[in-house]
Amino acid sequence: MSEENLYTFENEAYRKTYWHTCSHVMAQAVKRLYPQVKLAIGPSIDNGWYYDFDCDFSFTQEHLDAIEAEMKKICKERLQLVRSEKPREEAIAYMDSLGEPYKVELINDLPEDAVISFYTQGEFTDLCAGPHLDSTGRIKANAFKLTQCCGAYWRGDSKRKMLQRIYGVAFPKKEELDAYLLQQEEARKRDHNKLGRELEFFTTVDIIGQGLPILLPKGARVIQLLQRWIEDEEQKRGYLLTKTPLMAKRDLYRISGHWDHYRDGMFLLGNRDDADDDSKEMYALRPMTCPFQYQVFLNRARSYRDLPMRLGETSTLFRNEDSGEMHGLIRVRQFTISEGHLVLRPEQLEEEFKGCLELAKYVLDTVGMLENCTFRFSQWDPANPNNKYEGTPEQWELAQATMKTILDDLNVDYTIGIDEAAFYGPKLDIQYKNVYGKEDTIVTIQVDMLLAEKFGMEYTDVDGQKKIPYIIHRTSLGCYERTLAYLIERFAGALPLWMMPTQVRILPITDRAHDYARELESKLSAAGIRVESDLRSEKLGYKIREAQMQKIPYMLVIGDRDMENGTVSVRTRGGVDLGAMLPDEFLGKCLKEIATKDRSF
RNA sequence: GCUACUGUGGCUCAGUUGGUAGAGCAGCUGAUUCGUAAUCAGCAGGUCGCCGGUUCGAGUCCGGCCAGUAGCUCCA
Repeated sequence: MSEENLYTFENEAYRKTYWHTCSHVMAQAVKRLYPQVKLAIGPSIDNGWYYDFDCDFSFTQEHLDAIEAEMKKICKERLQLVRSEKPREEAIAYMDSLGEPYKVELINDLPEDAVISFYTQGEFTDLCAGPHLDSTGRIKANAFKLTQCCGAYWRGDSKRKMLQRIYGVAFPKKEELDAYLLQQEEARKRDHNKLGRELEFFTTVDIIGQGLPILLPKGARVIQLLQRWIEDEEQKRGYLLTKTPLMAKRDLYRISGHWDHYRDGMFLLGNRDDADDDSKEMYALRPMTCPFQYQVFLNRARSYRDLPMRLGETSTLFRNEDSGEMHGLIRVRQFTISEGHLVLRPEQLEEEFKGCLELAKYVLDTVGMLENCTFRFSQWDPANPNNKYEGTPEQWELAQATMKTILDDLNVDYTIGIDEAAFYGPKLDIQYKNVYGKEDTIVTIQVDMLLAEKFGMEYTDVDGQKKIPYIIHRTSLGCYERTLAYLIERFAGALPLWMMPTQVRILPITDRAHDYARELESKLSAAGIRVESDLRSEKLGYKIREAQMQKIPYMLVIGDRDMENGTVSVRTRGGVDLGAMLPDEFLGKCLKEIATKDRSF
């Protein structure tokens, strides 16, 4: 970072400092307007800042407008920010005298040797480690905006009080703020939840229920294409396809641990009150495939010669997510994943893990999503208060150490996620961000040294000894619904040719061209192209516009001229006129593009 | 699950202080036979998310439920 860039937004530290000072200005404005409001915390975040308040009313747009106006005043007052320190007792007494119970709690929770610092600007003082800008005058008064307010739990604990959080964002120049807001607006247009419905990939209806999307013909076709491709690709890589039941008796989940660790997340079939009464039969829809697929391994005695056993399944799962969690196709209650379990000898772990990672990367790269993926090494938290994890600390240390070695050997650039592991083992999660920057897992590869033993899985090794295998749980494309959602956002609905439900639309200009259109349609269709004709008596401009809105990759315009010459006039959804081509020439171009899974659009 | 907001024909929206619904686009039927962003005319389509309450009368007020959106929490 050069000297002249130190105090610009290119410098993350400066940017965060700027936003953090904004949060103090906002808190000051709130206290001026509504003195009874209690302050919680107000950090900078990736794109702006927030501050949490405890108040007996709800913030409305009018409140936000008033707060913004007051903030502008504070900026213009050019108040100096002055740092000070106080001993613990004094600091507590001070915040107590200001009537700030949340600040008192924060101070009490600071480590014994912590320096307790405050920042004062005008009449306003806040507990804060800093750093800050030197003056509120540094904040450009017309280049910030309070973007939204919503509820947020005190200290992120759902058992504690819900406070009100106000989010804001600021830039050094008004033009930059406007550009940012415009960019957010553009992102909203790509939102799969809107675009996916407009383009008729999916819909939802009240009467079916929350988190249970209906895949319309177009969405179902895309998923079918992806699924066939994945199943074929896995077969090439030595996977054995299975098809196991969608439900099982509770006893199965007892062995796997799901009954204890995940019962609230399962749909039980039967009276929930009888869930712990073994004299009553109880089934549950499956929230995962693991124990079902293990039965394939358990079908007969196994030897080291059977390993690695790579089992794959296009598996539909049911998870009873909390009602507030559902989101379009990204968080749903029923979904289908490219599930798989690899049963291994311990010495095969690294090689097979590598194979899983290569497959996942290949698949994500092919659909055009890899460049936006990040990798997370999801580890357990020995201090998790909810007794979430199975197994001993020794087993966890071994699994995580082994996995770390593998990841480092494979040069995976990962972040560490504490308390993100599965209850039976650590994971490598491949994360993807939606248009709003919210992250979800798209692919996961998990190392499991626990469940095989629970299920009595064993193999006879070279030395004749019975041994317990390791298991890798993995997906190759993850959840098909979620992938479809991300593809819609990634390509703004204009999916690559090979996965487009309709690849070509023929647009005859006059009725005289209808026969020619039908002829072309059968020809292309016979070659495997998904083609349709628009035989309505509409103006060409209208038909083209409609096809472009539907993101149809190619439009074949045909009129008298083309019929005479035996050509088609090719247009792309991007508005490019490729001119007249012979039908075979066009077909060849299409087939080539499909074969290479060309995604240069 | 929590907080806030939202819910009128397929879509986007109107609907004054409560008096039993309107438009554009899409759709359908004709006409038009057209070369790149919207040809003309006509028709049809809604028990205003659902249930209950207040009222002589509710899309409009109140309550409950359902669904959606943002964020929080959760995501084996």
